[in-house]
Amino acid sequence: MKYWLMKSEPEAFSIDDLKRKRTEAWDGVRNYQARNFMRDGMRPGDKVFFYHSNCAEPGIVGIAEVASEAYPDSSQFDAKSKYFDPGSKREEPRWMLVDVKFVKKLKRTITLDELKGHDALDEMPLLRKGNRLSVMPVAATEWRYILALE
DNA sequence: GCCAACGTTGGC
DNA sequence: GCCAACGTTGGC
Repeated sequence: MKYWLMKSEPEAFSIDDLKRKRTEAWDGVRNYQARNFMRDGMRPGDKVFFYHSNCAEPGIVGIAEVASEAYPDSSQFDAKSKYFDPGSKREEPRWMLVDVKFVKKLKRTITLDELKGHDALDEMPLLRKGNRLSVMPVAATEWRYILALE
């Protein structure tokens, strides 16, 4: 089993939204590296840190689980969607997604600020300067380390 | 194939 | 709202 971190702006889709909906198709990823992680790396049952970005208190707020294999993101074909990609063809979809299932909320937010203070987490892409990946792998050691902070 | 312009992300 | 970082686009 692998571990991941996925970012979401809580104003757009928060951990509480996921809790309410149970499962969500993770649409709108339009970055090739992030897509490749979903398409090639993720398997059902993998665990995911749910991260709130671009908000008052950025940080890890909960745990989710990959709930499907990757499949085409239908929003890329929807001309009315903000995720519409006129360059993508149905017979050769450019953007893929996975379903993500709610597991639990953390008792507290493990903030970005707090994570930055741990040398053991230096290698996380999340903490690397200038990195804006919205889907990234988390090492098993990092996963356990962060869980122990809760 | 280079690279300037532009758009987006996301912390602050 | 600002702006640094960085990916993408498009003219040449």
